[in-house]
Amino acid sequence: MNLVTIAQASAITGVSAKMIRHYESIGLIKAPLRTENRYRHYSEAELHELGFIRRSRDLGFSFEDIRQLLSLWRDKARSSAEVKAIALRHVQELDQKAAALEAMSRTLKSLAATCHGDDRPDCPILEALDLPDKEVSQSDP
Amino acid sequence: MNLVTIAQASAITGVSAKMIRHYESIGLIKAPLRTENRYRHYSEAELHELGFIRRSRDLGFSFEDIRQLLSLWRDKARSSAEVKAIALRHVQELDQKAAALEAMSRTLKSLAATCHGDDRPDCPILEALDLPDKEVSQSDP
DNA sequence: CTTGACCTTCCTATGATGGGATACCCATAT
DNA sequence: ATATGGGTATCCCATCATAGGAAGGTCAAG
Repeated sequence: MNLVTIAQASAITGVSAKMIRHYESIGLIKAPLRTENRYRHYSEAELHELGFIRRSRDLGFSFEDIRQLLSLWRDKARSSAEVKAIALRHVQELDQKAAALEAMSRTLKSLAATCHGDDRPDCPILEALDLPDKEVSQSDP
Repeated sequence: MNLVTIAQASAITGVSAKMIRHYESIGLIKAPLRTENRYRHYSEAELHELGFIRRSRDLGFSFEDIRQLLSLWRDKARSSAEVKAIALRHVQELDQKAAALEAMSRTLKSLAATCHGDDRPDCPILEALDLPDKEVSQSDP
């Protein structure tokens, strides 16, 4: 049983020590054993769990999602349908957010395209922000 | 000179009263005149400014960006190049964020595609979160 | 005169993360 | 023995944009 300190756990899993303590405080992981100094130390299984969390975060899952994924992960008898449902719902959210950002980007790009970008003051970008009525075209090229 | 209350200003500009007060507190807009009751009241020009801010926020600009845009907007002698630079930097940020979300979405979609999604427990999604080595494919279709 | 609908200020929360202060524990170098 | 330096503990505060609520003042209509 390899026991490691929080700094080592951080280096191994890529989760900052700050965040490891935070996960514990919000009950995402359970409190690890302590040495006599009250220093936290982590077992292989706990490191594995932290890695799972980091990879979930890398995929943009929220803590609430991760809480559910972790419980499904621990449950050997889970149905893959439950996991897939969480993943697909998240995919939908990701796609929506990406689409929203792209719409903003497209609008700004088309405004910037008609802006001289020189010393003269006239600027379609400011005009679009100025005038409510002159609806910003969502440019469908 | 039409003077309106904060609730009317909110209805007209689409900025919540909460946020209007907040913009004032962080110095994004200057403090409006008050009636004898200490009620804020807004002029046409101030409503216009609030509308400008809302449209900027709709395009995803941060308060810091908006602060700069507002000052350029007020400055009749600004160069359009300055405005364009802010807009294009923002476009770059938007595109980066969108790309990151799309990468997550693509990964999850490809994992979900190979997940049965039935009563059986085996699930490639959980396996990918489980295994650090089995690098999650970024699927280049 | 009360009711209800405004307005005011101040405090708190969100979600995920970072930063810092203060104090304790421990090993190594002097 | 002790000073130095580095890891750890807890606690508080900050971010960004927004929302909720409490507690109290103001006003018009019933």
